[in-house]
Amino acid sequence: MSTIKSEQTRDRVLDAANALMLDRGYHGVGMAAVASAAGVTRQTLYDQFGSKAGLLRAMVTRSEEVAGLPRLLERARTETDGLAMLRAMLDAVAAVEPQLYPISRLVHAARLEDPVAAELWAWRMGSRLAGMRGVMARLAADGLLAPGVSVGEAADVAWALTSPQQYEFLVITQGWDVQLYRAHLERTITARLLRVA
Amino acid sequence: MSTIKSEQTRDRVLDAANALMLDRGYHGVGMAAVASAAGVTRQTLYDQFGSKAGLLRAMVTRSEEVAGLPRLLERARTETDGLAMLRAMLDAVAAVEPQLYPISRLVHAARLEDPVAAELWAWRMGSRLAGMRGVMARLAADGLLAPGVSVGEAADVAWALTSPQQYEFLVITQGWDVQLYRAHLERTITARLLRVA
DNA sequence: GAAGCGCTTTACACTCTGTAAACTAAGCTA
DNA sequence: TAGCTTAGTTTACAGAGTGTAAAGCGCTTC
Repeated sequence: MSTIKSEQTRDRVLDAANALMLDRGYHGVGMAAVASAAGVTRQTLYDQFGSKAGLLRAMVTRSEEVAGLPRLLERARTETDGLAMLRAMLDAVAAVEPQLYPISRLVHAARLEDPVAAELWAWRMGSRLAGMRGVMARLAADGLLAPGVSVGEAADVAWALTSPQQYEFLVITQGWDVQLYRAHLERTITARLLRVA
Repeated sequence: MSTIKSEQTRDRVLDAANALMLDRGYHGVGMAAVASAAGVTRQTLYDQFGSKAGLLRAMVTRSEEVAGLPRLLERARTETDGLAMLRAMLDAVAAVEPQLYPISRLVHAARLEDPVAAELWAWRMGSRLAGMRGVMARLAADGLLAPGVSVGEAADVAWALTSPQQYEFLVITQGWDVQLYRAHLERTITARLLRVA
């Protein structure tokens, strides 16, 4: 039962942490810096989040809610056609990645040191893989997978292709437009995994 | 002019740091832990490497020497045929990635906090991109690029596909065999970027 | 034998995470 | 109105980590 005031504080802290860690990374920002940027004491952070890892966990869950990822994935799952499912999945990735990528990159980097980050990463990527597997199974049922390509292989390939890192390489580092990135995903998956009509 | 003894110490330190950071990541291992694992004092590390980032830089350069990456890339560059160049490049990636990946992942993670790591990462990935661009330019000259695919786009795509992260996703996380990974790279690049014969 | 080198010992300054205890101010409830 | 709970503050402490400094010790080399 959190009051209105505590939720405001929570949001201010999460915003401050997001802004600071965007520039300097997870280990590059101390709890004191976050606290002072949020206009709050360091102890308040420990009272609210328990630890720095707890703060990271709160950042992740909030960013996923804001991006609306569950809703978009649900929409993809309810498509009837395999191809439509794939396209809805790629639309979801392209729509959500710009918002999710900054924190996704934090978690990926911190996962080597922090068990909480490792767990967050494994969970997020695992559910993505499961979603992609569902799409590929449907495509296989529709007879659209290229000969010699199993559902498992197709899921692995498409999952790796739609990872935040590919987004980083093409959109962030190389400056691709998100629409071009979206088209590239469909083109690559089609050419590599699907039966040409 | 370093003596035999100092080089032995250097190697012992680098081995110890590699082993420890493989498990616990860059920020998860202190200089004291590295020193004691190498049977050496913490001060020796600062005398030899200047800082923790200096130690990381030494780890990177040694691992590249050991893997023989420059030699393999040179071999790829001296191929006459565009397709042979591409295959040599992919051979090099598949041969070298298993050794290079552990430290590559350290650098990638630490790059957000540490400017030295950021510089190492930018340099390594930049030279890979340049190499890939050379291959794609040759393929374009041979008339082998698919219609509508520019050299720049092809280089970006192939570069992102051959990144350490794709290796991590498929070989480390999903347990693919390296040979399968190698074949997947060629198949994907062929299907996505090359003109079908 | 003197100089230089590799390394050790000890010590210090600073930063960061995490814990603890006591206090204040506000709101809710009996 | 009195009392309890909640959010947040202040201050303090323990432990670990990075980086710097200075003095000393043993071995090789000229």
